[in-house]
Amino acid sequence: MDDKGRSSKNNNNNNNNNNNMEDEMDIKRGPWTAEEDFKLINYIATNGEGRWNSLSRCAGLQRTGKSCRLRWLNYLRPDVRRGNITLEEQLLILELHSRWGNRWSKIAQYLQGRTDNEIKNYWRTRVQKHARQLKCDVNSQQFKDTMKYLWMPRLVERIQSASASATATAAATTTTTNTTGSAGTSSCMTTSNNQFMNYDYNNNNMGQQFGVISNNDYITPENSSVAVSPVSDLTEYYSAPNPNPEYYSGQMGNSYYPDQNMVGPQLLPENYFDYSGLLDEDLTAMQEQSNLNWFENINGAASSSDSLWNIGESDEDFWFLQQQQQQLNNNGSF
DNA sequence: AAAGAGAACAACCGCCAATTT
DNA sequence: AAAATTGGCGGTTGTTCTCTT
Repeated sequence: MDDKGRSSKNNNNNNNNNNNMEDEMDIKRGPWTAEEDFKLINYIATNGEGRWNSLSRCAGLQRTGKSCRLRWLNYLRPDVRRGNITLEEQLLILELHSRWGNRWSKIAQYLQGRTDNEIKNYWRTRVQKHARQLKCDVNSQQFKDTMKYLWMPRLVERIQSASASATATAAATTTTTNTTGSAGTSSCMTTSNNQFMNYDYNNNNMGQQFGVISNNDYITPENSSVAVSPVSDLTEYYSAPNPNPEYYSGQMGNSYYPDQNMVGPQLLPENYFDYSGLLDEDLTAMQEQSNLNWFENINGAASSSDSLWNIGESDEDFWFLQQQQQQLNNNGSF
């Protein structure tokens, strides 16, 4: 399923130049235009995806098959979700990366709606930035320890406090509408055997912990504080192609991509944080190997959309991390 | 207000394995 | 069985956006 094209040595089969199509006609590169997007969307809507080279030709696109595939998977696909990476997602990315390294597509499998490209970009821009600030190599043990023992627990703290304040707010505002679609239960991290760790914060106990997944156990816009942007205009196009020509300016930028946080119509809220696809072997190994104790300290989860990568974002946090890291260096442990 | 620097992110590239012809 | 094509991956680049001075 995964792992394609990456594993070892092999194979003299160096059949380069994937697309002789490229040699034949002038292939267009660079940013996609609105017209191209619609050609692609409409073609896939009626004919499905796959066989990208011929798809490109049949759809009347002067693009490589690869380019079409990438555009579809990373951008046009209706269930793609972009922007506002939540604290839980950040935590999960850190955890999975610590386990698998730069296996972006594998990591992306566990973040509903996220693409490997986005996670990779996130890692490079946010995480590597902090490695630079801490003056250490991202691959160094030092940095790994910093992540494991400082950043991730700190993230957990933030998730907890976000959850606590969300709960407090909810309790204080005693609205007339009953929003107990989630019954006050939130879920965060998987632990083992495809089970979620749940915390019933209304009853203040762990009664439901390790409960079997049900739809109500997912983080949804209703039960978390995560901000879910309205369905983008682009996705509306997809379901009902009736392009407004003024929508696109034909260039990158806000006019072209008006909503960086779009959620496509087929991404049902209940599918957020769907870890049900985690393989048992993965989960078991994660639990055994990767010091997941801190996961179990999470009492609940409320997504925070107010900042991306809050850890070390403020001067205060950065100071904290530096101090802690220094301590780590001195003592060798906590 | 303008310029420069850095961040963010879409898109491309080369490589490789799997599949099809 | 061999060659060609396709699909998928991680790494990298180039453009645009945003923040700072």
